[in-house]
Amino acid sequence: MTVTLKHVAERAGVSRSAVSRCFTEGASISARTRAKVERAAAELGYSPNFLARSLTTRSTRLIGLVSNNFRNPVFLQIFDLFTRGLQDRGLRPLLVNLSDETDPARSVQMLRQYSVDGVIVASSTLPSGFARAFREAGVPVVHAFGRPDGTPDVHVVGIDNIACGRMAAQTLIGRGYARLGFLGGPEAASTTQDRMAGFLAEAALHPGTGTSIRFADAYSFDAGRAAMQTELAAGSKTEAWFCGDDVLSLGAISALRDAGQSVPGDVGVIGLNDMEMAGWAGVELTTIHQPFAEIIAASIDLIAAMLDDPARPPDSRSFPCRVVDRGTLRAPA
Amino acid sequence: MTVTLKHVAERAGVSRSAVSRCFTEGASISARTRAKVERAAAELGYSPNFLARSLTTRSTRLIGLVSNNFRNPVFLQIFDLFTRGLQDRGLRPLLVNLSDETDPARSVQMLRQYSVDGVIVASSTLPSGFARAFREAGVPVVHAFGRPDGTPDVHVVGIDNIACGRMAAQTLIGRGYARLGFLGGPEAASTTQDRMAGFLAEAALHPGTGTSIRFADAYSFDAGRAAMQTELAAGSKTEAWFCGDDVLSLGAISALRDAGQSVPGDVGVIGLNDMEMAGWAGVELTTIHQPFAEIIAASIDLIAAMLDDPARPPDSRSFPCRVVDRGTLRAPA
DNA sequence: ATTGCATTTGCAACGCGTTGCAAAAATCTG
DNA sequence: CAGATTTTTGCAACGCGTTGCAAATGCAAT
Repeated sequence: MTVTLKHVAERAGVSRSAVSRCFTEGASISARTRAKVERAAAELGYSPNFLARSLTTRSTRLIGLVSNNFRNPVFLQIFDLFTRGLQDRGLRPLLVNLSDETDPARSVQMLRQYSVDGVIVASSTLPSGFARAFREAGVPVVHAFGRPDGTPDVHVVGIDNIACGRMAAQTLIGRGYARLGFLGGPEAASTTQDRMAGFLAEAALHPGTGTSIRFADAYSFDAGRAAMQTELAAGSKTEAWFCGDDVLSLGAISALRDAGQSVPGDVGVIGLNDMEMAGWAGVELTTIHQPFAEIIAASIDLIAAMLDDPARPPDSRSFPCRVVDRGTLRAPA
Repeated sequence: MTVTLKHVAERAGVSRSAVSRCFTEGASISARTRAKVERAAAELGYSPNFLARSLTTRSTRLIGLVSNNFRNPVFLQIFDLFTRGLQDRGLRPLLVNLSDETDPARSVQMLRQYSVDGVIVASSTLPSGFARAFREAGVPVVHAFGRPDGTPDVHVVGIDNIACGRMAAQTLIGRGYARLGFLGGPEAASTTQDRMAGFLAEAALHPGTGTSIRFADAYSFDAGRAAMQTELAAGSKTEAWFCGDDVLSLGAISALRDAGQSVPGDVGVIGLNDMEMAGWAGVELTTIHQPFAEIIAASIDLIAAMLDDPARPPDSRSFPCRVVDRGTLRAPA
């Protein structure tokens, strides 16, 4: 049997309100009744029902954590950071796997039924319509790993993908590579487009630099490998690749090495993300570090701020990235 | 403003009960009022509040998904399968990260406050006291990746770790290795103990077979690498290792190769789990496949069954594993 | 029409807490 | 000690749905 307020009240010989007030921050209650109540509650093993409470307080402290990326190992780090960060603030993540969902309305409905206080969309590949749909439904939302923008219609936290593209191109050119390639993730994703745009724009500033483009159809090892294999079959002349994700880089490198090319001897590769594995001995991938911890902390800060002020105008935060030099590009000239 | 039952009732010109019945499976309602209600609900964008409903139905369809393993990439696959499987049954995972929690009572309290209908503990390293604590609190629980047992006190789904240990030893001996090693995960975990016990028992049946033991302090690449490095520094003579987890295998292999040993030329390695990465080109780890999909499907089946019959006596299910031969053991003689 | 039965409907109470308000108790003034 | 304040308390209503029950309705058969 579940033990309720009423039971505690009876046992402590006080009213239900007294018990309630004992468990709500900053309510007016005398030390004596508090003691009586706490004693009775302890004896009965009572703890308040958050869901019943939420009916009147209109706050569940439930946060929808929505993602469609359950294949890329970085997302395990991401979930780790999100769950810890939310828990530290007394928030609870309700995890939603949108891997094969295409209709924003359904996820909105689903999360509204559970009265989540807010939603964090954690994905760089979900169309921005998902985050917008939550906002339109009046649910506070922040899009983590989205596309920062001067006039966002939802809170966005992420990186400047155009700048990353430029940074990658600069790095490769700085190492003396002339024929550059971009191996992007799914072509439709805005992040892919931005990275490519920055990459190409920077390359265009340097005369004598050639570029080629490939897209992988997912952020996965196999997709990266397959894309590089078709590139090689087409007689690639590219000297160094910027891959839109570390896991694509690893797939690409495996294809290159299988084809007898040495990395970085014959072909250079720079990734993006700096997933844990990129630093593993034997992997040692040169990559652009995406500051996950900061992005996630900022996302949680924002969602927490919106709990207090749901009308807060949408904000866009962008964190700087940096190159982490390991072993997949040749040394600077 | 949230739109409630009452608003729909007024708009449709019926009682609140009628609206309620319209949204509850199998309630008695005429086609005409149903139409009226559905129309009004659609116009107002109403959807029932699950949490309010749960007060009387005593069912939230919320399932606590509890784990302490957010470093090992297999767990991303595991979360993917769990979230999909639960969603397919209309259940919602409330994710709890127990990485630095040592007190079962706190997680029980936490999940009871949210009135979860059940809890899935997904971990091979959490002490069994966690799962038991839920059961004692009257919360249906299944321990996935736990230690199957003839007389379990909670539902357990997993593999026969002793049999896996034997299988590993048999495989190594079958390949002609004589000096075997076991590189386990955290020593205190029951899974580590069982794998070791099976491994040693099988080895003991084969005269002329020597064994040595090492433990890594976590299921991580670095821990596996570090353990192998100390082993090598101590002048290892072991010809083939059974590692208690693929990610340990990868760490161990990197240490071996750094030390100038070839795998499988000089030293053989067999892992356990068959994580996605084990099959990546260039990784090609020989390993014992743990049937994740089946284990997770069974765990979800069990938790779903307990929703209907919370008193269901604890059951223990064990799934068979098999060796997946890739490139880290020498060919059979 | 009347009777008899099966459906459908609304009322009212309930699930578990919270909270505005007024009464009661405790504390402070002079 | 009376009177004025402040603090604490309980009552009752509320949040959003559900459900047992009795009244109302629909329908078929007489």
